[in-house]
Amino acid sequence: MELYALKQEEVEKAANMIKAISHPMRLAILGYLGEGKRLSVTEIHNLLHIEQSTASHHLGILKDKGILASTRQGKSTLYYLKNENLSKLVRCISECACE
Amino acid sequence: MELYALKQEEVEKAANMIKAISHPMRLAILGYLGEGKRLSVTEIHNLLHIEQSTASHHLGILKDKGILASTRQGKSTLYYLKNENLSKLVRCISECACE
DNA sequence: TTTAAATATTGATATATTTGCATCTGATCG
DNA sequence: CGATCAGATGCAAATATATCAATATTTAAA
Repeated sequence: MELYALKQEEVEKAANMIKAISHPMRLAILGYLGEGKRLSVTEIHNLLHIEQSTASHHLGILKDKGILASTRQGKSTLYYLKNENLSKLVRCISECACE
Repeated sequence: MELYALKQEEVEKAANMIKAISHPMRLAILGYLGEGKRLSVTEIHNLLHIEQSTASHHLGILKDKGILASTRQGKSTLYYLKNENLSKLVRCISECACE
């Protein structure tokens, strides 16, 4: 599919998705969620050394934009990649950025 | 390369690159620059119906973040994709976003 | 060298994003 | 039920981004 053939609406959806992941903290979150891993808000909050509310906020954005999904597990809410293609995308981005 | 192995600095660089392209206008610009195409500021400004200064601004961001390069051609400055990986990346994104 | 065209930059304003703190909600477990 | 734990939300301050209009800079051509 040629990108220039995308409709405006599709371009905006794509822009929204990558905007969602174009933040160091959120990209770092995705880095922890490869290969079917599932992490709670508290785990992210501890891993990244950020406030619980900040972690929740970023996870919420990622979920809202369709990047992550979540499920209840006991007292925790586990977040995970909604689409494993995203692993591919994140890998692709890191290769581009770090070559 | 596993993303979670990225250092903070690398995460930020990756985030900066995708932040640069995560804007509808800039994504649209990239849509016009596939396959070795080269366009001037004025052409972008006309294609997207935005102010010349706005076009220049967005092109500058894309260049600054390493997405585009530019070359002088007569009176014009032509912009083009710096790295063909980016075509791959953009394709990858549009696949993820539009499936 | 003067002029005009094409870009780039600056300044101002409007808008959006990020973050932490405090608080609220809701689910679980005793 | 009632206490507690995990997460979500509201708010406010700080920061960042986007946009246009005006101006400056650079290049090409006359």
